[in-house]
Amino acid sequence: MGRSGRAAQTDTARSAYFDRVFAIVAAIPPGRVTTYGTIARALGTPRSARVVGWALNVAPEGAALPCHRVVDRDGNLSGGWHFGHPDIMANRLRDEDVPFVAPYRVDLASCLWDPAEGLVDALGAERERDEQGE
DNA sequence: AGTATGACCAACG
DNA sequence: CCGTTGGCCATAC
Repeated sequence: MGRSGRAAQTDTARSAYFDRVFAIVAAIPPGRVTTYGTIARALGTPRSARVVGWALNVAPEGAALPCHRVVDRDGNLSGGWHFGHPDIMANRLRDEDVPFVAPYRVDLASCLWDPAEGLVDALGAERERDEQGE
């Protein structure tokens, strides 16, 4: 099979870290947003917020990842230009009824979604049972 | 194997 | 309040 040569390594390997980033982004519910730092924290690497942004940078166009639901710590559409124009990203979020506090800034207080919470729901109450033990 | 980068974050002035 | 600086971590060349 003619793999795409040098692209095969980066396109297929894609370090598990990036893969986990994509998994979390794909799990962001409509109408909600999360931040790069929050995703990084959910992965156990709170200092790797920049790497999370990089993951989206190399995210394949074919992947239906709602990368428009990822904003920076202040709710600003820092990656807006990646969609061609920040307005495109903003329109997508508005289409999901995401509240804005500024033309290119969402209201995190209302729509911030913590991946950890979503994962807790996915993993089941097993973790909750552990916390009850405390 | 080392250097440069980046859709970040926090600290400073 | 706003611009600037540094650190951070994983990837790309």
